[in-house]
Amino acid sequence: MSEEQEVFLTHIQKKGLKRTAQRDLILDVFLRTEEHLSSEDLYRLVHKEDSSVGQTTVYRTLKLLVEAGLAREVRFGDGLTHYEHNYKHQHHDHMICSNCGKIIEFYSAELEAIQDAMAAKHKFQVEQHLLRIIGICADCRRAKRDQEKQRQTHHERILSATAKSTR
Amino acid sequence: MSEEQEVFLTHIQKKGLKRTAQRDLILDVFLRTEEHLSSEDLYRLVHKEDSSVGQTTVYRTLKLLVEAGLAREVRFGDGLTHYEHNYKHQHHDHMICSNCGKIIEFYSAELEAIQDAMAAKHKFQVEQHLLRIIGICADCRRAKRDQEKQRQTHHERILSATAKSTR
DNA sequence: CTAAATGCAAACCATTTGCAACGGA
DNA sequence: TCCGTTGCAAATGGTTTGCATTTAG
Repeated sequence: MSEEQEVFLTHIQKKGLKRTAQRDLILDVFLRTEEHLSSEDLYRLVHKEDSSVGQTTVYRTLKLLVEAGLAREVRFGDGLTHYEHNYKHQHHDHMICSNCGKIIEFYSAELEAIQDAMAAKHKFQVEQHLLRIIGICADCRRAKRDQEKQRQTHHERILSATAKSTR
Repeated sequence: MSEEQEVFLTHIQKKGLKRTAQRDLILDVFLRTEEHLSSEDLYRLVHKEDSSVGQTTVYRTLKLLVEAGLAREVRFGDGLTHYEHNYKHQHHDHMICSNCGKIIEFYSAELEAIQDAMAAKHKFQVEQHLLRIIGICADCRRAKRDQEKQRQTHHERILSATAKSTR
């Protein structure tokens, strides 16, 4: 049994809940992906392996995973809630390409330090922070430079990028 | 006419749209508040002054204000979209108190510089960025500390009373 | 006169909830 | 057995859309 599975089991027992085949499967599929999946993404993957599992159970289990510290909610502003691994994973931030939807993870100790300093200045006790940089990734910039074609509006770009990445 | 109203009018004319009493009123009410209002908040305020204005128009007008560069969308993770002034307002970030909901705006040039440096490192062209720090504000921390202190002195009193009586 | 704007109601869509059947401990 | 769990359908709640009517230019 993996460390994560043990963490989950411990959490479940501590809360007086029950271990079920569905929860095991959902955790298993979640652990096998390294993406920022939405509940729907995960549901589709799980459903492929066991078509009897319902969406509701995926929603409910994701909440449990967050509680257990195994998953972290991330919102990219596309209206969906995404989840990423959170167990023994260092905190990191995201750059999101508004053209292709690609997500780049990055970490900067300086950035963290300054955030903490700003918080301290306001006597604010940090629980969590979220930094999201939206723009155009290197690939899309190159592509654009290559063919300066008819351009969509900013809004349409975000919409189509979102549709591509999450649908 | 305020600068903002001129910006709005110019934007509207550039897009071949029409100036209406509703749009004027919505912009006016928006400019008179300094909060991070949700569409619903703004709707209620507008509705108070002219009950014939519908929610839909507020939603649609807020989008126009964003397009015109007068407003900026901010999502705090409560499921609502909030809007803040964006015209000649310096970019800033937010600390959100998870206890009382208070929002503290702050700005750090260093923070901006490091973000830009991180983006450059990934050859990422920044369009916008969003930083949200969630935690407990100074007031709520003090309130909690006071409570704690009271509980402690209460505890001490019991201890000393017990000590006396058992000596 | 004509295209845009409005307000209402209905539609959307991700997420949540009520509930009867099911299943771990 | 006793509760927690599940999946379905229905509800929710913020936001969007269809449409008939009104209105700015």
